[in-house]
Formats: sequence, structure tokens, C-alpha cells
Amino acid sequence: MAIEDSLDKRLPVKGIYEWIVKSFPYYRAAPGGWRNSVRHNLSLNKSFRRIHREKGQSVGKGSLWYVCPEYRPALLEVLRKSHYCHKTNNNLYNKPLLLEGGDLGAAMECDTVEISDSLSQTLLLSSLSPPTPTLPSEHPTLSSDPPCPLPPDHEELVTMEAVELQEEIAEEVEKDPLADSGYIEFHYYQYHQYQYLVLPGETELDLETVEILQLDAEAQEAAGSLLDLAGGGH
DNA sequence: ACAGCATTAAACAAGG
DNA sequence: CCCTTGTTTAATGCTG
Repeated sequence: MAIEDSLDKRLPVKGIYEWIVKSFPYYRAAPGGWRNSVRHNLSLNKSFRRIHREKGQSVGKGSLWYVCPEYRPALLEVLRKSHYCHKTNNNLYNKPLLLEGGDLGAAMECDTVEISDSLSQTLLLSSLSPPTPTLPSEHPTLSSDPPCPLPPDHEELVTMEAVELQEEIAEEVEKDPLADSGYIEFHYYQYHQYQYLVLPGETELDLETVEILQLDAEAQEAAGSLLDLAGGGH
């Protein structure tokens, strides 16, 4: 993704690092081992080739890495397919967002959902999918049905209020196996033109978390351009 | 159980 | 000498 997102479709290792850090905030504070993994994969994976820099590009050391033309279509196809898979999932709006309690980092493989909150921002949701709680249909504001499309010309600012789940609902929800692992589980639901964020009662969502989600939206944008390049249709 | 693959860690060499 | 880059090997875990 980093290489394909570059102007010349070629990047030095350092440029790949920078793209990853920029696109996936988790790696800003992550231990450095992932850089080793990047280099390892570049060397081992036959999809990647390297060329020596031209004399005019002598700033920095090392080679420039590019995707081998022979394998490039297959790589892009995999990228496109994986995204298409997620997009066609009717439970997309029930995808949970997993955040590490400490660093509040985002998962690597992510999918996107448009959140029509008052700022019309895009948040990035993880493609990880732990068991989804079943919600009773009589609840007026929550639905597990496939999402309703937003009316294109209907926008208004909405004051979000916390809604507590009823006792019997909470009992039906299985205990999240990640509950004790330091992760926080979110769920989004959509009903009519509104979307609802359901949090565990003790969850504290601070400004820093919101900012990280906004950064992830930028990563989603970058990934989207690559998917367009891979054939679009998503 | 097994093979294949991805991930991670580590050692090492080469070069700036 | 230090750091970065690149290669290689080994261990581990996941998945079909």
C-alpha cells in the first residue's frame, strides 16, 4: 500500500516506515520490531523488488522498493477482494471497534463506515468481528438489521444522549472474551438517519481517542485511493 | 495431524 | 563506531 501510494510507485524502506506510521497511528508508539518485519517481508516476498537509486536521488541510503509488475495485478486483486468482502457484509454497521486500553491504537486491518455524527466525520472500524450481541426488535432506537441508507438531502445536527441498555438486554449479551484483555469494545448501530454508538457503561472516551480515530480516517482515505487503483467498485 | 503461510525475533554483513 | 539497510534462519501461531 505504501509503495502504491507513492508518486513514483517506489519507496525506500524509510519511506515505507513513514507511510505506515502516518497511516496507522498504532505504529507510532509500537515497539520497533515491526520495522524488522517490513524488511523481512520485502526481502522474502517475491512480489517486491528493489532498484538502486539514481545519482540524483542520492539523499538517503538503501534501494528503492517497488511492486514487481508480474505480481502487481494479483496483489491489487487481493486488496480489492478483501475490501469488497467487508463492504458486502450486512453486519458492517455492527462491526466492533477494538481499542487497546493503553495506547488506544487501531488494528491493522480495518474497514470503514461513514458515521453521520454532527461533524460528518469518517471513523475507521476494525474488521475484527467478535460475537455481536442480539438486540430486541422492540427497542426503539437500536436495530441489528442491515443499515438503512441515509437520505442524501437530510442533514441536521443531533444532540447525542447516552442511552442505557435495559437489564434484560445486558443479560442476553454474552460476556466478551476480550473484556479482561485490556480492549474496549464498541458497537455502531444505525436506525433511520441516525447512528448510535454503544459503549460499555464504564467506558471513558476522551478527546485523544477521538483524535486517533480521525487520524485513522486519513489512513482509510489513503487505502481508498489504492482500492480505486485496484479496480474500484466498492 | 499436516502443510503452507504469515509474523516475529534474532544474527549477521555491508555501507553511509 | 553507530545506525540503517538487507538477507537469512528459526520459532511460533493460524488456517485450510
